[in-house]
Amino acid sequence: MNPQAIKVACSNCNLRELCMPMGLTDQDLNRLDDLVAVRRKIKRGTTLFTNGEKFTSLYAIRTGFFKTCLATEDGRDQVTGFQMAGEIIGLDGIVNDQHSCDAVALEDAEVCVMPFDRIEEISREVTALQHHVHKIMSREIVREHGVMLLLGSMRAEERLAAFLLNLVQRLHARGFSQSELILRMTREEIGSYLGLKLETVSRTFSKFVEDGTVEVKQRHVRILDADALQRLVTNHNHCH
Amino acid sequence: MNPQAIKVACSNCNLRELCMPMGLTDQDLNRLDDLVAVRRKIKRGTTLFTNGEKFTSLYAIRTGFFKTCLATEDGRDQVTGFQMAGEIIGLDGIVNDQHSCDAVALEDAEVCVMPFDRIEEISREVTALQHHVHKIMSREIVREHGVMLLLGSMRAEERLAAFLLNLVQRLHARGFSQSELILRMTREEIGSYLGLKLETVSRTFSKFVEDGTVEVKQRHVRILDADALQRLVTNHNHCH
DNA sequence: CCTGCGTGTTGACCCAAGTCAAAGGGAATA
DNA sequence: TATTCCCTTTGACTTGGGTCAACACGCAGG
Repeated sequence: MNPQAIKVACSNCNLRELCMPMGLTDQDLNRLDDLVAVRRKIKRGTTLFTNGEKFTSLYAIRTGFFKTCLATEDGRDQVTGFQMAGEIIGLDGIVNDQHSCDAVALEDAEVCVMPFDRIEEISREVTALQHHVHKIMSREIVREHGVMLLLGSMRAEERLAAFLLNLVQRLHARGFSQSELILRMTREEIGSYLGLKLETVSRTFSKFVEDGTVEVKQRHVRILDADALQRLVTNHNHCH
Repeated sequence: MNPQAIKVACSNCNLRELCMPMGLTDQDLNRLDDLVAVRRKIKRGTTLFTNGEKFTSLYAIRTGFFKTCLATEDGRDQVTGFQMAGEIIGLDGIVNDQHSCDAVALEDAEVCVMPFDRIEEISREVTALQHHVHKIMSREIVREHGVMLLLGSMRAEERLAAFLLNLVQRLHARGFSQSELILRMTREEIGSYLGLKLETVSRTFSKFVEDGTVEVKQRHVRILDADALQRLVTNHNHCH
């Protein structure tokens, strides 16, 4: 829509260690700077790409927060993931040369546009990039395995606990607090991701507050007892 | 465990169009024959690889049927997929250099072992293979999106209908019947994949039989009204 | 300042699927 | 042929989360 012609090098990007391979020679780093064609700003509530749109590029998130979601004609709707700075989105588009889900910015965002043919081209020359791309895709597959486990076998409390721990862990890796976070998504979006209705998400938050496990004020969440959440996820204390 | 030293060429494998890129030059085809190191036979009930095992290779299924599943110490267990001839397994291992799930043969099987470093090496030279690998990984990501939709938003009947249609469609692509199939997995394994208990799977089968939608005798299933199943999946007839 | 709307919370009720239990059926083994 | 072990089916009962409805909160716009 509105690609900004800001050409900036990956080689001195502060997110490099999150979205680029490590331990490269200077020469390889220069090659990698050709990866990002442009940057693009995405306003909150608008889409980076939508289901059916032609696939051309992967996107590295520089700032902001996205959800990806699958919406079918018959009204089903599933949030398949939430993505934050340093993460790569668009992998779903490779197989059929068109995107199969929507990527919606949940806050104003900026992404690095990496044309996929250029990724493939440079991958052939820079082994580290080739392997990195494979790892990123494999990581996404493994992440989704985890979501399947969550959706297939966890109860509401366990799901929300796993969700909060995952979010806070990723935020912490980006230098934010281990215990405080601001949710960028609504209860309904959380519910869609976790296979729950928004009322259940709300009730479960309230239950955590009662138990003294978390503090919740609006979208601001403070985790008081991370161990308790972890126990919910792992202990599988199925009452018997 | 028991790698058989049978060296056979992909170039004249009858599954080539299922697991290899198409439209290659003869020269490229010869390169591809170096991909498969050996074949390996897997007895029913045994594993091709297990969680935690070092990752070395991807596997192309020549014959047989697999499930992949995630088992956590605390007793959770999730079947993440069922794989048949021509499909590739092992992608989960790339990211951390070790497998993160178990692959179990549900019937005697044979796989082509493709060392991943060799895949990466040849990918650098054969563009078609490079792109093919990317597509396979992307396809797996998209498939898992579909499973998330299923687990997150469908009711039991809808899940089982989607499952049966998916299975029969894949079998049909391999030259089998559009309407008849033999389930290689137990009701419990189906349930684990679909996020249901085995009793619910059984009851739902019985309901389909009552409705005249399918015939079920043991693990032999005949689909009498594929449209009815399709309607269940797409219509989302949420009673209101 | 009020108003309206999107978002979030809470309560009451209901139902789809889980749980527990018992019995039936096939296939492999002795 | 009998025995055993799974796997599967079915019934009776329970329950976690969905549904529907009312209300509260906070922010944006008039």
